[in-house]
Amino acid sequence: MATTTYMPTSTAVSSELDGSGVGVMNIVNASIGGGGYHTSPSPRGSDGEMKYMPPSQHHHHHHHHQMPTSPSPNSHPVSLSAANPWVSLQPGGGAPDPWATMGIHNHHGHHHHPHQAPQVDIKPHEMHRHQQASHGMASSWHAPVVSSAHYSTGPGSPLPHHTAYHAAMNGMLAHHQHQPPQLHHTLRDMQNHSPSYHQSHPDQPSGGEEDAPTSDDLEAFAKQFKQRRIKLGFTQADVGLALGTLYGNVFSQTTICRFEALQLSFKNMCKLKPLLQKWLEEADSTTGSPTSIDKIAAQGRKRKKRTSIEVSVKGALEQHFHKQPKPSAQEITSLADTLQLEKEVVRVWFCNRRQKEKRMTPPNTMGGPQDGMMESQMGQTPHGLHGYHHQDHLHGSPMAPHSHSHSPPMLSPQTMPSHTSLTAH
DNA sequence: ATGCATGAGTC
DNA sequence: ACTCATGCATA
Repeated sequence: MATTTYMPTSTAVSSELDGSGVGVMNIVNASIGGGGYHTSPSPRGSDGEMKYMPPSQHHHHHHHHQMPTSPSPNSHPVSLSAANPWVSLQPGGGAPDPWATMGIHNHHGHHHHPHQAPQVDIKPHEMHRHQQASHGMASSWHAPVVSSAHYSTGPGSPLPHHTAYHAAMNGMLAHHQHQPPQLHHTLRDMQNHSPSYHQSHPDQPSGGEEDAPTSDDLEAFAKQFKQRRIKLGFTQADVGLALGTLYGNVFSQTTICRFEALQLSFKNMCKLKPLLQKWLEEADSTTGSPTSIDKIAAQGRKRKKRTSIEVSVKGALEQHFHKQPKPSAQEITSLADTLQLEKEVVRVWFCNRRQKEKRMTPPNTMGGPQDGMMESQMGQTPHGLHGYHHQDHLHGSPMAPHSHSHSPPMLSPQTMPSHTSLTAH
């Protein structure tokens, strides 16, 4: 059964800084919150009603010091405490939860603690056009909260001692982050449209290919990165935090993990590579220093709890996916009904499934467990990469531009024009 | 390491 | 409503 619950998470927040020693300025630069990035509040706010009240405010806590100076490999118990305030706030009182009201509920008790990382993100272009389609769907939980959390850089800078300072200073705290040369504004373009981002210059800067890495480059880098990271005694989470201190962009363990495993889109890999590369340089140049970790927790917003879909159901979804990767709203509805899942859950499942197909290391499209469908079409190398390099279609493949060794072209399952289908809206 | 989820930006 | 980047919560 699917289990659904919510959890509040907060977006707004107070990011308390450390102040510990370093007078780190906020890295959160202007591009985001610093300046004034305020997104228009509520898209559909015309109704003029608040969706929910933020229960919690901010507490600040300050923290830490840095860890003792000893590089302890793999030691950062940064874990969090376990208390989950959210789960308990169930409706019943008056909050109509679409989710809670479902017949299915969560069966397990869990306790985690919430802390939500500020999602700060680098935005290359400052276009602020927000036109968010107002889909007044079941989004009661996402309240119209503006997420402009600043996160404070960890005081206990990952780079111990003063290294952090200068690193930060020189690096970029001074102003907001810089982006790698080529991957500027056109990040998106390259993936979706013309692959014209090949390197146009005959001569590449010696040293590092920061412009147009090939999938092979990325693969090699990812591998090397992981190896060195481990040698140095850092965890994926450490790296994510360190990036925040260095560049102002914090990343989660998840992202670092996916980078190493090449489970991101080609474009995304390109974007992250320079950052990780820089961190790597910093890290190993820095003689022995453990990173201290600290996290800032934000609280407040509510987040729907992860719905677990039964394996048999997943199998069914997979089958449908093969038939139709982009089901119409109607199909989603009936499918949801059949599988006894919420429509939203099904919709999201398809979105996520499509994303998977686009990763550098695509999933092995498997047939459903229950159905014996065999598709022996994918001639893909198990390890992923090198499976499909070029596919210069209109949009679509995230894969690498060109790499020396080409492998058999493979067809991407979903190369259909945006929406030719009958999306009944 | 991954599954499900959120949100900004687009179409 | 979709795509993409990203992450909390989990297994």
